[in-house]
Amino acid sequence: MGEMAVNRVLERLQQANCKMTPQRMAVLQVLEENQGRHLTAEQIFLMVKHRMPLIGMATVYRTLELFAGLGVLNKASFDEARFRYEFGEEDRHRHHHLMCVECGEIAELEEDLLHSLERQVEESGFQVLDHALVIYGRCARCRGLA
Amino acid sequence: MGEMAVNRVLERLQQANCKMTPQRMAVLQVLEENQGRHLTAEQIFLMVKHRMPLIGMATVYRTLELFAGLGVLNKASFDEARFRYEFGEEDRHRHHHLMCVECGEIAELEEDLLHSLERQVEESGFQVLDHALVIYGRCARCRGLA
DNA sequence: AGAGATAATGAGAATCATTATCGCTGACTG
DNA sequence: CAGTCAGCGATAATGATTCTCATTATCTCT
Ligand SMILES: [Mn+2]
Ligand SMILES: [Mn+2]
Ligand SMILES: [Zn+2]
Ligand SMILES: [Zn+2]
Repeated sequence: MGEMAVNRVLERLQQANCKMTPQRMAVLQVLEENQGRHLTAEQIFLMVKHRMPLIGMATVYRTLELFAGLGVLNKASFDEARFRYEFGEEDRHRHHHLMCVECGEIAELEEDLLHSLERQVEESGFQVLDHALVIYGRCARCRGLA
Repeated sequence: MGEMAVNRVLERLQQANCKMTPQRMAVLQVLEENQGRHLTAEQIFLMVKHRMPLIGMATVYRTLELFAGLGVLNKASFDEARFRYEFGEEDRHRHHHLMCVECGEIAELEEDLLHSLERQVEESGFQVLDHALVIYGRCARCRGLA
């Protein structure tokens, strides 16, 4: 379970001439056990700290930066004053998010529905590399719809 | 020129039981003279400071927060560590942005091409209130295309 | 005009997230 | 067994934003 995720990270670390360390492994495990969530650095730090009490915040930030650079972690902004991180497959940066303005919950929209839009944009001479779409609103639960 | 923008702000200020002050007017003028741009608080502060040297940063932040609350100023995040502000018509929150990762320039996409996407989302029970779409890439100029 | 009530301001401190610095340790190299 | 050096933790520093508080401007009612 999670083998492949860990292996992918190990592979990328080697390619980048970086080592796997106990700290990095602890962060990796937390990320992997929380796939699908969109965590803040602080949330990640607290979870890692739980299993490795001596780890420092700076190491967590460094590791997040490293993993993001390796392309296995997505660092994203949701119009808050801080970043959130989501672990996952390489190509997951092309999905969208629904954020509930009431409870803060972030859900995902699996399909990438922007292909035609991006094609239009490229016709104007702008080379599209990535995109970020967040839809704000109220989730079904907060609306009392079941 | 810019009459209507100023008038709209005056109107909203009254509705909210707030006064127009020289400081707020200075910020407003700077915003209005820079319509179409996506400025940081610091950029705005420097421009305002130029015409009102005694103004403080805190007042600028307070005013930006106030204007955003009045719905005449859009406070947006572009995956940087700070916010940018754009002044404009009330409904301009439904447009999209193209950000060049090389020069940082932000261009706009006038059409809102997300209606069908949002309709789909609403079918899932999520009530859409707003959205933010930023497309990252390289602008024509940075690509050397004329 | 004067007095009091209240809103707004400017300076600077405080806060929050993030990044840089630095001395140390521990794993590999030769 | 040194020697090197990436990675570490503690802590200081930074940058953006917000808060606090004493002072000032504005408004209202005499
Ligand atoms: Mn996601
Ligand atoms: Mn815009
Ligand atoms: Zn909700
Ligand atoms: Zn460019």
